[in-house]
Amino acid sequence: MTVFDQNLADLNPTQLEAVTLPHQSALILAGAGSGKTRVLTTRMAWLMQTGQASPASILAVTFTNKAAKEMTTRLSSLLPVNTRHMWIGTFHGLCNRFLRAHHKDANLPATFQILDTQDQLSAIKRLLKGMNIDTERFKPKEVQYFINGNKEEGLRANDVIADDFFRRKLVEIFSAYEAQCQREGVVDFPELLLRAYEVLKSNEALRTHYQERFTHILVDEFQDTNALQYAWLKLLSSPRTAVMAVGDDDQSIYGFRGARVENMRLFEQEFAQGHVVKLEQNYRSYGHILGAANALIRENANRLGKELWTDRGHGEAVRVYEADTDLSEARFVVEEIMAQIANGIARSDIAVLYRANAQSRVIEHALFNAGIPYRVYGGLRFFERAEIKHALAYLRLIDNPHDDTAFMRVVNFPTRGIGSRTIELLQDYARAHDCSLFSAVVGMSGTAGGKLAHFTKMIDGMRFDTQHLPLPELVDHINVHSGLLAHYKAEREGQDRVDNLNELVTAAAAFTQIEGYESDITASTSGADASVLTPLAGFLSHAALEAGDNQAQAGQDAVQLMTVHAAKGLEFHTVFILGLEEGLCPHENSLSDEGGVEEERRLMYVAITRARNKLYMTLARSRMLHGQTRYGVRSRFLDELPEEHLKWLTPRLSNYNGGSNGASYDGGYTAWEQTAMAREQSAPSFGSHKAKENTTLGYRMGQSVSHAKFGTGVIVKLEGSGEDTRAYINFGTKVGIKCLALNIAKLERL
DNA sequence: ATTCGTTTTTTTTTT
DNA sequence: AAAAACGAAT
Repeated sequence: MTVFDQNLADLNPTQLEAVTLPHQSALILAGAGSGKTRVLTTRMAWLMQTGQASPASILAVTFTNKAAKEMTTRLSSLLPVNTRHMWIGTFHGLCNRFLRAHHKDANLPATFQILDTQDQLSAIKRLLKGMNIDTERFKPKEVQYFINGNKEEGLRANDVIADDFFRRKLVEIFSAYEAQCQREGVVDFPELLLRAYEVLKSNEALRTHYQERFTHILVDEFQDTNALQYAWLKLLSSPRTAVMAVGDDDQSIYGFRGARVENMRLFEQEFAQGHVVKLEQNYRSYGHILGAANALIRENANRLGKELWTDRGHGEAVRVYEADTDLSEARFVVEEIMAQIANGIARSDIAVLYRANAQSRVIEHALFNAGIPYRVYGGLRFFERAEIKHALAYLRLIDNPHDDTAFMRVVNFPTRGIGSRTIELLQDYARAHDCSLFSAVVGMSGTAGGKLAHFTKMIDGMRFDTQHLPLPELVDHINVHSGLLAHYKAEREGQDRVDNLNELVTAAAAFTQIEGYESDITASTSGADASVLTPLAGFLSHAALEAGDNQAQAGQDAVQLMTVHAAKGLEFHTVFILGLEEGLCPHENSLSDEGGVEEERRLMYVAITRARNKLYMTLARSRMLHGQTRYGVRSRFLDELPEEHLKWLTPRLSNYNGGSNGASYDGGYTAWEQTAMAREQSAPSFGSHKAKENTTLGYRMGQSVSHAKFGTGVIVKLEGSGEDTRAYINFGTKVGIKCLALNIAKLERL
């Protein structure tokens, strides 16, 4: 019996049904932990094993590089197939591949560069300056949001309806931005998809070629697709294509970047036509964990309907811990982690999850002091570091001198006497002649012109000197000859940056090893203009699209720290979810979005369902946030979890809605838990204080106040006394009730 | 032109 | 708290 046969035999009946569906489109509603990836990979293996499909006729698309890698690995473990020639990747990665192969049809230079979010923002800032636009009225971030939002709906500037002055101006900026990108030969993230979509739409020969080639399309995490991705899939499939979409509406957490859960219903009608398979058996979590997750997600309206079950037994109740401060929250987590490690749980099987990247600092500090190895995902990633972006900018200029974003980044870094006035003149000349900054240099005179010419000569010289060098040596050459290495070596705190620059050479070498799809582009697209992608161009798009897992030492057994978003698709023996406070979870910025709270609830659902055996949820009554102490109220999501699944390690204090305050002690605490509880209880807990009259800094119940950010509200409850007085203030339906420290919060009495 | 010090703003999540 | 933007001095 082969590995594949064994795998097939181990599937449950519903999974088997999904894997062996006949040649038709279908929607697989796959709950958390129901074996979604397994179904997907086994389906691909099954198609090939039974001769229904060849590796080249399968297109498998995911959202994250991690998921794509996972799929590839698992597929190769099932079947001896060369996955390098298969189209498995992210939407962005595959579109990049497509555009590289058909850059002429897409009206792009062979060496087009990809702008990441940062690059795009600086390109927009530059554009707004050039157009003399008031960046107070048109904030670069908002312009970026506008442009990307429209592109994700498949709209170009002239497709957008503008009925007032403000929107007309935005459209005008959008249009100028498109022209700028085109002139510079750069594309942003949504552009990759939109451009690929447009090429397929307008070029019938190409469309037919791919429609006939891909007889099977498989889409992972379908609930995260946006309108453009949906349209792209529709274009790529003919009536004879079998499209299998796997998704879970309850795990849709990317609404902020245009994801549309409705696509699932739409897909069911337009593609699947009723062929729906529901995977509802959860193989991951114990009953209490799953029970909590199910109860929470039931609070959401508008679900496709699905209830997970497990036969793994109840397991342990979810532990809830309310700490005094974020520091004591971190201390508790670290102590429990130490206990878990002592119990023989692998460090890499323990995860600490939080809502925002900024929350990682405190916990990192505590882990570091305890000497526990950890690994942080997200945050500032390798390819996003300033020194790396500088080096990449030089590389980009070598590949494409007309990339103005790259030009601006390094024309005066390290400093070479080219200041803002010189740049301004250069930009004026470039605009007047409708050319790139690089080309505009010839039009500059005087000393400034000489300095600029020196810079462009240096770039040209580097290109000439490196034309026959292998990629890693090329990178090293640039590090040296750009002056970057020397610059950082001279800096007192520059050693880390020097190390990173050298690390970039290593990354280039590693990339050279794994890279190897160019040959496939050439082979797969007969008739099309198959250009040879240079290793450098390949490396640069790799840098933009993958941004690199920020820490290289992946091999070490370390505790995993990440945001809930980053944790999707992963599972761990033990999971800690931090910061269960209103304002953080749900995040205060989400409250004003339509459906924002429901998305936050799904986020919490994703977090809970990451845990296999043990789950902790913690909150801190006070927390350093944005440089000041903020007092939080227990998250509504905690109150939505049934008591039967929870075990409170600290007394459950009453909250503003007067919810149940009965602490549930069911005995059987571990020694760790007992010391932790004793510590929390010995600390003065403000819930036990009685507010004394006249010592509340002059505030009283029912008083109306105004806050710079939250607007006007009314005090509904006062706690503590003197300098420590805190007030619960109702700021209305949009903001809700906030707990603020009266000596810190800048309130105005009304 | 560059550097240094001060002020202001910003902080959700990601390809 | 940290980064970015701004402004004054060199």
